[in-house]
Amino acid sequence: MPLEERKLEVLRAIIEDFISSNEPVGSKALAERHHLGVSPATIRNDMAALEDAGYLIQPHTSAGRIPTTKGYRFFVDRLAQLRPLSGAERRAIHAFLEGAVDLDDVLRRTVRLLAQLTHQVAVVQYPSLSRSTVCHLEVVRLTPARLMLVLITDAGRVEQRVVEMPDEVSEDVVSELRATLNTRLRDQRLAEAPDIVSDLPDTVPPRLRPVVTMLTGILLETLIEHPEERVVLGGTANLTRSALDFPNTIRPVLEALEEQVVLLRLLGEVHSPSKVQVRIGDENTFEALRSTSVVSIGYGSGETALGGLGVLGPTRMDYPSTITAVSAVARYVGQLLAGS
Amino acid sequence: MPLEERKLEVLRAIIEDFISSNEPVGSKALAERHHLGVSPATIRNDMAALEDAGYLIQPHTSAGRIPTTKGYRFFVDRLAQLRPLSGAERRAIHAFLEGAVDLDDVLRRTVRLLAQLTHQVAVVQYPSLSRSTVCHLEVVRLTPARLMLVLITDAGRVEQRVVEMPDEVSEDVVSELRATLNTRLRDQRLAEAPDIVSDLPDTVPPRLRPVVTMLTGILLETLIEHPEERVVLGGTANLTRSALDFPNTIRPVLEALEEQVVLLRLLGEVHSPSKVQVRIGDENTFEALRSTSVVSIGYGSGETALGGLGVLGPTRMDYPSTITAVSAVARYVGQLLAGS
DNA sequence: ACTGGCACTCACATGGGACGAGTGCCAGGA
DNA sequence: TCCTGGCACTCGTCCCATGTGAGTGCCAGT
Repeated sequence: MPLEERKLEVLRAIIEDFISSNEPVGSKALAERHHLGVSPATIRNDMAALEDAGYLIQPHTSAGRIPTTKGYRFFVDRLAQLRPLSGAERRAIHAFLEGAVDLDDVLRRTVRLLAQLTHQVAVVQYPSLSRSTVCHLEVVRLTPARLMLVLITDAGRVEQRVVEMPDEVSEDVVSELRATLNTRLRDQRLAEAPDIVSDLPDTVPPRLRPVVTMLTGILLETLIEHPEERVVLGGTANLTRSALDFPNTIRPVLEALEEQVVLLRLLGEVHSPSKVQVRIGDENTFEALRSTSVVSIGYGSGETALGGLGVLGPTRMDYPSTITAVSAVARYVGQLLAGS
Repeated sequence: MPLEERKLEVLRAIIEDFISSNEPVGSKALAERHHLGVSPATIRNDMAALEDAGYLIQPHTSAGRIPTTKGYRFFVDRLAQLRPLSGAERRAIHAFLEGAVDLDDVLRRTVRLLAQLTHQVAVVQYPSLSRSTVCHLEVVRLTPARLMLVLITDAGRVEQRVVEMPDEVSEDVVSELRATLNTRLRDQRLAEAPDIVSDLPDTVPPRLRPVVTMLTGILLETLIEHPEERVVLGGTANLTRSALDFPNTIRPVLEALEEQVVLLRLLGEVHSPSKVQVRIGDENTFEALRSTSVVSIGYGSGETALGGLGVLGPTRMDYPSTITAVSAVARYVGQLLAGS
């Protein structure tokens, strides 16, 4: 049975009220605060219908209603009207990200910004290595038998690996290595590089072969096959703001947030930079996060996302504002990284 | 008036009991759990004396006593006997730090390890730039007019800065730069480098001068005069473990912990790697941390610390174990960084 | 100097009662 | 057919009185 107009209006009103008050909302209060043009009794009937349809529940008999996951989902998908970004917010975004000096700095500022705009916990993933292209590969001779491989990607990410060599390596060899590696790998996407990299030892002069084999081994193993994905977390203090929402649940949430794996999975399924993804309450994969909602999006220029970012908060978060903020920040970060 | 032997014994017993139970301890319970050889009444007299002397307070008339800051201080300074590290802990430290691949990894593991060993919030500072020596300086030509300066320190810290040049720079110039910078700066401590660096432009061939001036400017400004100190934070979930200790106080503590500045100041006063520093309750500088204790120490090889690390927890933490764990981890990290 | 005894204090748990927000249902009216 | 006012009912929450017990301070006695 389709829900007619007014019922939807009632649902929206309930969700909005509940989000701002965090208390079960009753028919009388609803009739007073929103001019729906009908009496509380009528609203009660609608509420009963909405409850039957699974959009609302009553915590206990003599209380008002609160939205269910299904209710929030419907709200987000069909009822919520995106709130445009205020001028102040726009300015805040610019001001915050303006002065960043390097990638680390950009991401640290981003996470802070997100936390501040949304009053939630914020998560930002480093630009994924595998989806980046090689900008430069540097070979540094720390000592005669110890080389450092420095990989710089187009997104500004810098990874280094120390490689202990069995024999000493001369400075000439290092220069040659540097040249060879760069010619072959520059502008290649790392995801497509494994073939090129594993062929490398066979295509270089024999005297370079042992060294190249070592280096490509490290390259393949730690940067291509098992690239280290990283995330930045911030605004955990905001969890306590909603302490009332998950009384004894802060603990597991904080614990989950300390697990890189969890955070990565949270953002890892994000692919398109164009569409915000909202996972509400028990739609989340992780047990500990069943009492929270996650709003995430990819960032990056073009079609494929370099990484994901998002926020996590109580299911009763202000979805319209949050969605607006998250996507605005993602867009801006995308531009920033493309431009630098 | 000096406190005689038994009173001290009573104080120690009270603190130990309170630490493990988090409840005001009374004379009867104390007499039962510790075989002090005297009756509750006697203990009551001692407790009254200890209260007069400022080591204990009564939360309310009909409750037991709890230690004051002064009480904890006395306990830490005079009564606590350091608990030796258990075999399991020793193994845990080794196992945890064994597989680290780079500095980031070492520090991330360290913070996790500390949090796990002590059940507190852990903080680890990156090896201070100014106290490190230069291991290598790399100049990378990202595009003809954009160079990247990569600084590698002996502690394994790698910092990069992108420098936009007004004119194009040839690959030859870059090689020359690299050689010059390394000859002059390798094995110099950054703290002592400002003179060398600022003199550099005058000591190179004129054609290099503009480029060198740009680079040394960046070097001086962002790496020597205002080096970016960094910290890693972990185990914040442990704050909730002691939720009972600071009921409404988690919020400000979490907020304080999100401030890099606060964390740095927390560890910044640490200089010697040999001596653990304990700041109890209101001995802390920061308002928000008045309800917590901080146990910190420097790490690094030799006399001067490369950085600090420590944990933060409720004032009623288990000081002996915590102190042992913190100093053991610091020692091990120091070795690890020196050896690599 | 220590001990047992005793009166006293006071936080906290328990239970009953009043209160009120909110509901479902029903009969009457547009 | 849909909406409305009225009404009885439910049930969580607040408030208060009371009882209980842990803990204390003091004192007289050994």
